[in-house]
Formats: sequence, C-alpha cells, structure tokens
Amino acid sequence: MAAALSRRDRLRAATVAEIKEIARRYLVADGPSAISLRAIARDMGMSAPSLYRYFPSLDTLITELTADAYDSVRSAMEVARDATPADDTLGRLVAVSRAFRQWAVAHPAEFSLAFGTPPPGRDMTYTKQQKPDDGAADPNLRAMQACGEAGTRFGAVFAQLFIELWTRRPFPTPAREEIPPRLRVQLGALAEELGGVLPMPAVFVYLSCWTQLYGMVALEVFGHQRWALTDAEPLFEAELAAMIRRLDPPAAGSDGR
Amino acid sequence: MAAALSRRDRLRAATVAEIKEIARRYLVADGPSAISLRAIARDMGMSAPSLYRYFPSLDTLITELTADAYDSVRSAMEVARDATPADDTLGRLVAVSRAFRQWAVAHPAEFSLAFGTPPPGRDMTYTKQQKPDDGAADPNLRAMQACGEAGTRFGAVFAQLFIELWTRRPFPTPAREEIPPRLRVQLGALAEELGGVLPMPAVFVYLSCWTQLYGMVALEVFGHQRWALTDAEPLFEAELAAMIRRLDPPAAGSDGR
DNA sequence: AGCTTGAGCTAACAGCATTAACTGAACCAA
DNA sequence: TTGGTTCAGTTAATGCTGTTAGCTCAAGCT
Repeated sequence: MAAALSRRDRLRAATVAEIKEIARRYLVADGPSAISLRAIARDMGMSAPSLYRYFPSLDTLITELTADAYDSVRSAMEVARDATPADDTLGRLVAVSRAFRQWAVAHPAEFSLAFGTPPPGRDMTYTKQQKPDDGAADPNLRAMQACGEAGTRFGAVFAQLFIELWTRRPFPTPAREEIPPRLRVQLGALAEELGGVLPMPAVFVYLSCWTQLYGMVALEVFGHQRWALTDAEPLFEAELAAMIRRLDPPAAGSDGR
Repeated sequence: MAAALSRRDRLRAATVAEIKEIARRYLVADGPSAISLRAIARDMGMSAPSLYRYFPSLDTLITELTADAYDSVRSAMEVARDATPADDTLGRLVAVSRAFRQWAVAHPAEFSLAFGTPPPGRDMTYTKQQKPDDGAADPNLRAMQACGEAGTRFGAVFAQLFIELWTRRPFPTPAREEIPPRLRVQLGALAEELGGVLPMPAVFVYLSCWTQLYGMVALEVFGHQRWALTDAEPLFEAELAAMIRRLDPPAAGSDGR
C-alpha cells in the first residue's frame, strides 16, 4: 500500500518536495526570514501564487520545515543509537547525545527553527488536548500539530533510552521527599505519560540531563558561548562524561562503556 | 559633566528613546519581525524615512534593543543581588538566578532577542580583537559592538559572584587531571580573562552552572518544556537547589543560606 | 463526450526597507 | 544682525514581500 498514489499525487508530492528543498536552501543560506515564496517560485520557474496550491501560507511552509527538522535530528540520533550495541544503554545515550550535538552544529538554521524561539502565534505546539474534530479543517493547524508530534517523536528517543537504562540498571535519584510537592505532581503526571515505567524521581533526573544537554548545544549553536570558548566540543564532552557519571556512579562499578 | 548636552542633543536623545520605546512595544506584542520603521513612524506622526536620521537601518535598531535587553536583565539581577546581604554569596547567587529567570519569563521577547537565535550576519557579537580603529566608521558595527559589551557586562554579574564565592569558601571542583587537555587550555585562557582569581577547574564548574541555568530558562521561555510541565518554576527551584548543593556540599556544613 | 478537478497564470492590493532630492528651521560664527 | 552650515523633516520612487481574485487550460474521471 506504499504505491497507492495516483499519477497526479506523485507529481504533487514531487513539487512539494522541491519547494521544501529550495526553501531549505534559503533557510540555511540566510536564515528563516530569507525564505520567500516569490524567490522560491522564481527558482522553480513558476509564479508565486501557484505555490498556494501546495501551502496555504508561508508560515505553514516554515512549520513543515520545522517538523522536518525534528525528523532529521531524530533519524540522525537513531542511526547513532543503532550503531551501538543494544545492551550498552549508556553507550547508546552517549552516541545519541553526540549525534544531537553534531546534527545541531551541522544544521544551525534547522536547529534554530526546531529548538530556538518559536514564531509568535505558534507557541502551543505541544498541546495535547484538542481531541474533538482532531484533523481540523485548517491546514495550518494541521501542520502545527504535525510539528508537535514530530517534536514528541524526537523526545521519545531520549525518553526511551532513560526507560531502558532504568529497567536494566536503575540510576541514582533524589529521594521522593526531597522533591517539593508541586513538582512531584507534575513529574508524576509526566511519568504516567511516559508509560509508567520510570518512577517520579527518575523523571526528574531525566529532565535534568536533557536540560543540561540542551543548554550546552543551544549556547554553542546560538553563538552565546564564544565569549568563553573557541571550540565547544571539549566542554560538551566533559559535561557528557559528567552526565554519564551521574547515571552510572563509579561506586558500584560496572562496564560503563 | 552629565548635563553637557546641547538643546538639540537633548531633543535628539528624547526622539531616540521614543523610537525605541515604540519599537519595544511592537516587539513584545508580536515578535521581532513585527518591528517596522513604517509602523513606528506612523505611531509617532512622522514619515518613515525620517527615522533614518536616528538609526542607519532597522537592523541597527534591533541590535540596540538587544543591547538594552542585556542591560535590563543585568540591572534586574543587580537589584536582586544587592537586596541580599553581601556576606551571603550563595544567597546572592540564588537571588540573581531567580531574577534572571523572572526577568526572562516576564520579558520573553527581549529574552529571545538577547539569548535566542541571533539574526544572521550578527554572529560575531563577542569578538574581542578589532583593537585597531576601534570605534569604526560604520554605526551598525558600533551597535553590534555595544551589544557585545552589554552581553559581557551581563555575564560579569554571574562571574563576579563565582569569584567571590571562590575566595570566601572554595567550592568543590574536578581535579586538574580529570579535565581533558584541549579543554584545559581554553578554560585556562578564560580564567585569565576573568582576572586570574578562579583556578581552571573552578571555571569549569562556573560554566557548567551557567549552562544548566540557561538551559532551564531557555527551554521554559521558548516553550520547549510544555510537553513535560505546566509550570516550570518548581523544576527551576529544584535545579537551583541542586546547583547550590554542588557549590556548598552538606559534607562540610556551613550556614549555606 | 462532457464535467469536474486541479495546476498554473496575470493583475492587483497592501505592506515593507531603503535611497534620493528637497525644504525649512535651528544653530553658530563673523 | 547677517550668512552659512548643520540637521530634522518632508515627498517621490524603487524594488522587495505575502496574499487574494479571477481566469485559462489540461488531466482525470464518469
């Protein structure tokens, strides 16, 4: 059922892909604001209004590029993960983290789209309700929803690794009582959403690690670290090592790699 | 020598201030791309080209707004710092960190300007060389330079606290040998730049804390945490507490607050 | 064969940054 | 006080931008 596309649908898909590819070119060359329908149309030998047959607005195009960015990192991370033995969960976490950073450094514009400031009006990407009439008539809303789902799939790669790690060899967590009540309920809800495998304090560690990772990479890609460092990679590696140490403290030594 | 301004210069400064204020209004209302010279001029009852008497381009205006944002957080942080006893350095660090987050949450648009994706072409904000002909003829370059300096002044608030903390009661750091050589030289250079007070491994801890702080706040303000949390404050407080514990481990107990 | 769908077009509107050329008032020096 | 310079402001124009309306024509389906 993969090739159940009519001739027209295939042509249409090809055009959509070409539009996105050219748009991505402008994006990486001169930033998101350089993406212009007129310029894309010019490059394709078309008129600008024709593009509205494929995207209801420029914003929607950019939203779809953002979703593609999430898929792109995710697949890069999955490749790195699958190149590491399945029984070495910590090794996989390291590989995935490195892949995340490397993708980000190699694709700063896409990274900014997916992990930087969202354009105003598209903040609620991660809304989970909206079950009624789900698909929605508005194709722009549909794109935003798809973007949110792509982001969720991205996050699931990290989450899955933490779940695996926990089931194989639980990592140290703070005691339940050390976590303030208001945080407890939120983390508890999140633990449910993640499948109920991780206990609430483990979710805290998971979020903490992700925050540190994001902070490192975002600071580097956004250029907010150049006042301190000329090459951010060694610091990243050091922080990554610290993170692993936190998840596998040398006390009860094991293979660890 | 504060009032050494001619009448014309005073009027000019007032106009510049009014332009910036209106621009800021558009910024917070609808994001950076909503700042338009024509709209500002319309609001002021002027023609758009007139604004070029005050700013050489829209980009320069935005750059100056970015510099103002740095000054704004910094002053908020300084207020919070000075409201805490000078001998309680850890308390000051907590106060400053909270002020940083609170300012960010209250001013998401300005935060994005200063700490989010930089507009393409203005990446090299933090360049330090360029001593020759320093001021430079290009007023746009001058603005970018001023923006970088404002960013440096912002960072100095945190740096100063870490320096003070270290001189009062040194915090735990990794051993020199645990830090890989390539990172060592960079941190060493940075330690010099910070005045040579902090030893190299302490600089590592400083950067690590700042990264965690930035990660927390950026994730929250950019909305990349809403899939996990409805209210980011408790998690921030928990991470902040963990940071403080790292700087003042309960082993050699002291006042701590 | 005839109708419907869809892909493309042109023309047009409204908004944008920016430049050029010009006017008039404020300032400053003789 | 006069004369020249500086500077704030103007209008007109260029060339971008997203987007809508209305049209044409070929492909696809009945």
